[in-house]
Amino acid sequence: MSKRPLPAKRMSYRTRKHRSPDGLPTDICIFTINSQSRNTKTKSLPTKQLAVLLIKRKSTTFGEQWALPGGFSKENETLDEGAYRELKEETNIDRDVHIEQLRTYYKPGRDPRGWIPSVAYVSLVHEDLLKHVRADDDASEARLFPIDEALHLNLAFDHCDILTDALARVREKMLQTNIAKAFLPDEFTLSELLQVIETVVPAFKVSDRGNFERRLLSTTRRQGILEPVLSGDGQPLYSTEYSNSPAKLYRFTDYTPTPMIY
Amino acid sequence: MSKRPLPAKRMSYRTRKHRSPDGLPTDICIFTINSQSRNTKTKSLPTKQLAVLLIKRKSTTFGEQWALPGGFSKENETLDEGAYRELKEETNIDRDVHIEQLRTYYKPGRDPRGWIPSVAYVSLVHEDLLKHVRADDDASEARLFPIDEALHLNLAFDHCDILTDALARVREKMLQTNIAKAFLPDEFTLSELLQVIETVVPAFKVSDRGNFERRLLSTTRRQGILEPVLSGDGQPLYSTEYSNSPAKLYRFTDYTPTPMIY
DNA sequence: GTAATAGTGTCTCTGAGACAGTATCTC
DNA sequence: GAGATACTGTCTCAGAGACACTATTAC
Repeated sequence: MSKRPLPAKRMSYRTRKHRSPDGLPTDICIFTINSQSRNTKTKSLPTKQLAVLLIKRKSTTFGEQWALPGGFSKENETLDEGAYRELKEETNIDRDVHIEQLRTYYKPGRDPRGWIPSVAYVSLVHEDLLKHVRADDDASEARLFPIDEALHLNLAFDHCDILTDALARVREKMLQTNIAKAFLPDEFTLSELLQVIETVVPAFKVSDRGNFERRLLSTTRRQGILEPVLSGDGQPLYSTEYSNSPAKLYRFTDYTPTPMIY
Repeated sequence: MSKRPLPAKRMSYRTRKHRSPDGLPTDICIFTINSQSRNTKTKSLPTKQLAVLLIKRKSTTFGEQWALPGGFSKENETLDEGAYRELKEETNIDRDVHIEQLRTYYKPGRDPRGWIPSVAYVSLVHEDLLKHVRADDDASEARLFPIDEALHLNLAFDHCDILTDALARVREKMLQTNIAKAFLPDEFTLSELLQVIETVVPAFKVSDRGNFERRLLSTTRRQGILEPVLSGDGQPLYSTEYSNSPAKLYRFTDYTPTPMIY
């Protein structure tokens, strides 16, 4: 502990002669799932890939390196509003998407321009809303990278750390909450759901699709996470989008159990 | 979206004429568990209470109101270091305790002194390390409040929101991770563990103590969360601190399963 | 014996997972 | 019939929870 008494931490702001941060940007990890339809003889599920949106920096600092999208927050907006504004500016999305604060990053020197912490956000966006961002356009400003590729890029600032943490957060919440809905249409089949989970969390392996189904639907503990989509006369609705055999459609309810270790 | 082109968000810091934050304090929700031994005829478990440390502000802003401890972070330290420094200054604790970032709060006007976001932290501290903070000393600067009482105080700033979020975080992690260890000695009995969980999460109710025990020890899914404490010759150690009937001592291992809803 | 905690025994019903089988529909 | 997905049947063993019971030890 310091020898001299510290400048009292409850001293009024106006009398402080402290230096204060040079800005408080929000940086956003925008995740999406990229579907690629396979060329099969009959209808089939597309292959999916978890991807993240990066932009190419054009400034002198970290010029030409890829970085997370983001920008400085403003005094007259909340941090969430700032992040959402940046998300919109970067993607042109103009409706509600999943966005949550991850945490704030600062260590001395993380930004060569000065004392600039970063409030990191995580956003999950359905691929339909990012159609205009081409995954393979190398000349563009913004691009979707498969997550493994992104992690091996030499990202600007400490964005590699942020991305790593963000991915861990998404994987955790994918198994513990119903955020899978961010990557799914309102109504989906169990195979689609399973595929999304497996795409985001490769470690999640289900040996038997049928058992997954039973577990989700016939376990009292999980009762009510999903509900079948019914037509007007109470009959379940089916989809034949990805298979010739009609598959029941489900949707998420508002109910999410809290899973626990004890 | 604004009509005029925004000042390019990747414009170099030195050329920006933006206003920047007036400081970036860390505020810490320091939780502990307060034990009070009951006056019973034989040895018994103490009653426990979840409590949070608050300090009485003495500045002009929010003078005399209770608030979360905290203080301005500095340019040459990480946010975690700043929070830990404040924790130490406030409590005189000088060893590792559980501390984690919650999230950062800002909305216009949250601090009358200016543009001052707050990086909130959550810390869990064993009561033995807070012995010098008396829970019932009304004249003191710092005081422990039972959590329900604290939530009904008119706290300074948006500290009530922060505390609410912090409590939710602690409750969630209490069930999903082994943070209970922060409130327990290294070696503890199953009754102590159960009591800590029930104290932090009142909704967690176990009808039958014996079933709790079996679940924790004889379920393959939970195998390895706890391990019995063994003496030199491989015999389990027992405690008679809270009961005449010796109770087996356990400790947490490093293993924590990821609970999931699917 | 009493008080307070620590545990065991046993029973029932749910459920997880393995494996095999059938169904649907298009080409 | 091939191909891809969508289920259903059945068996086994683990496990959650209810309830009742015994054990330990200081007083």
